[in-house]
Amino acid sequence: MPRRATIIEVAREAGVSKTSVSRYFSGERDKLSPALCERIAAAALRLDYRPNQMARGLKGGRSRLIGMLVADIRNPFSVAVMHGVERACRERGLALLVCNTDNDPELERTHLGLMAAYQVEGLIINASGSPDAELQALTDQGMPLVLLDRELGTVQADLVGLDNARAIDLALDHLAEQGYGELLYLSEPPERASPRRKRLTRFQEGLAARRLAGEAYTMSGSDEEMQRAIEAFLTRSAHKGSGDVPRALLCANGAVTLAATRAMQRLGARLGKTGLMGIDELDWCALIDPGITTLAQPTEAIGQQAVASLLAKPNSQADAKARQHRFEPKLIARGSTRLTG
Amino acid sequence: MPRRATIIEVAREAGVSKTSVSRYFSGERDKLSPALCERIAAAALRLDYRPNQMARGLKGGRSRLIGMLVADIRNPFSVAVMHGVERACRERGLALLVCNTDNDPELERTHLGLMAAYQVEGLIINASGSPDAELQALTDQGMPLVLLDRELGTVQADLVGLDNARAIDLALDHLAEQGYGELLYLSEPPERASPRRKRLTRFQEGLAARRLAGEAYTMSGSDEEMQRAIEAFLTRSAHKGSGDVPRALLCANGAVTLAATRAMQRLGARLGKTGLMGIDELDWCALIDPGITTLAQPTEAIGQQAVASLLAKPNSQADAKARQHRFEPKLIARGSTRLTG
DNA sequence: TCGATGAATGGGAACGTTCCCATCATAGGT
DNA sequence: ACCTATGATGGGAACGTTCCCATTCATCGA
Repeated sequence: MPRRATIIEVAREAGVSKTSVSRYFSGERDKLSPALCERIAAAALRLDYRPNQMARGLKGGRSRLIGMLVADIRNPFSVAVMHGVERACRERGLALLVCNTDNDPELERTHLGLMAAYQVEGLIINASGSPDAELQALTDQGMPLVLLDRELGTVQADLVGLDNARAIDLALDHLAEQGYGELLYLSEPPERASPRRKRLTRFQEGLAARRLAGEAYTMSGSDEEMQRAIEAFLTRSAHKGSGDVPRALLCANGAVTLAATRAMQRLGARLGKTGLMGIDELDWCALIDPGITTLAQPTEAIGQQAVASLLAKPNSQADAKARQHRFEPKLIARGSTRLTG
Repeated sequence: MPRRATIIEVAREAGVSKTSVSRYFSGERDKLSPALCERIAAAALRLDYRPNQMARGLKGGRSRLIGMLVADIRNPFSVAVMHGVERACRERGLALLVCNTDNDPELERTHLGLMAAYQVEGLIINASGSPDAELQALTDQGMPLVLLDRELGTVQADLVGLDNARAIDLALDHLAEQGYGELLYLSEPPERASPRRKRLTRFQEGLAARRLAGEAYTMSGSDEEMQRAIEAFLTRSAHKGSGDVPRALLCANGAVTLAATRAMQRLGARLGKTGLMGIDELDWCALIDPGITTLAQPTEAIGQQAVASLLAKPNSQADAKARQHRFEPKLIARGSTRLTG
């Protein structure tokens, strides 16, 4: 079983020093004479040589590895962003080490340690818990950090994600415009994840200005529970003073949209007559009968920006302030928010 | 900015040799006296020491890294399997390096080289092209290899995936049982991916025994093209000798199911009256009106088995024959294959 | 009592790179 | 012609770990 060739063997084969070979493969070819380059290239090809990244990482700390911590890898949004991250890494010659925490803070801590052990050059984090201490320790050691989607209490790091306020505003405007007057906002428990909090409060703040009535429901438990909440919202008598105003559901993310759609079907509610709208565009939103209106996140752009932010070293210390990159959602209007009345 | 502590510093802090510290962290604690263990543990804790995986990987080749090459990371099936792989790795203290090839054979070759450069200890491959030569080179160097879902011409390696024959048989039985007599099999181009070929031929072989009429359509181009094919299938006159037999569509995988569902909606065909069934269970299959019947793959199990196979060293040379682990799909019957007529 | 056995520990070389520094031409300014 | 800058090249130490071997010391059978 042939072992992989080393830099020394290439050097011998080419009749040059290992330093020159190292230079050749570290992108310093311009420092070498064309003749040397050619001989090295030939020798490397003959021996099928590839630099050993482990050894590289050991010496200069240049592991060329980026770590990405994903809270839930089965969430299509996360995967879409990951696709962008992966692409951006590839363009820069970086490899991506992905860890999934399954929303388990304990696992998150473990994986954070793991990535550090692999000397990743940067970390993109879609947090599940609040590993503030661990992250602070890492940044203190000079590890570049970017937060994805979710902010984290005390950690001073760039953040890339959706412009949540804008998203809620767009949603409220659209729903109001379409004639819905009473809204039910559906969300997963907001305590942990900052975007959920942000969206929820913006929802509540945004009602008055648009003369909308609304309330929020946090789905803590089962689908059935949420179904009951929706039923209560839909069947109870109208708010005082208003006639029977059309009602609509606003879903905080893709998972909620899925659950809400399921509930609506079980209740036999007609989409459109009862409005339904969600943040996150999914494969099937166009397929459910009149189509479900969504706010699509520019996932690819978010992923690319995450890597860009990671690699943009702040040039001055004063410049090291945490930046935020907020992306605009795109409204995809469909039948679920059309009162065909 | 404090640098990460090294093994030498821990050794000094604990007043022992670096060898002992190394032993402590390499799971050879039983070779050390309890007193030593205790001192090392304390020192490591004080300095917040973590072994540097790069250095580890360099010395003994023990990178503790598993590489996974995914043809299309946005395919929910791939992600679900990846979830299983990731979990299995975690349980064994392995980290996972994931690369997405976006179905680009060129990129696949690049990434294969990348993973080799990181000294991964094993490779799980969901191939997009046919990197036979590269893979053969790797196996020759003793790299454990497992093929996921897709076979690869000449490469001698274990394979983990669905029992495709069984899946098609189940589908045909179900459709026949439900009263459908003429079938249209929809698939993406089969030349590249072995499961597509296998499913297609099994479909064709299986028709006669069940007295079914059937044909296959390969969607090479646009959605519209496929829509026309479906329309032609649904509207043309019945086969000679038979009356007007109920017709059904069978989709080779999740992506096809999505496209077919879209087409059916555009054609205004009622699901159930026209049968629809697909391989791969997806979030939304229960949501489309009468529900779409699917064959669910045990993705988690497949992922776990992939890692298990990878790590199971063949004990004898004769034992090194390529093994196949074929998993049973599970039928999830819904309205789309119910003739409510 | 003595060498053999074995367990606990430590010293040092290797792993494959990068990078600092030294060397050696060659050219340019005086 | 000499001294210095400049550019190409090579030698060797480091990076943090593992692993082979050596050492020490106690135990044990004869």
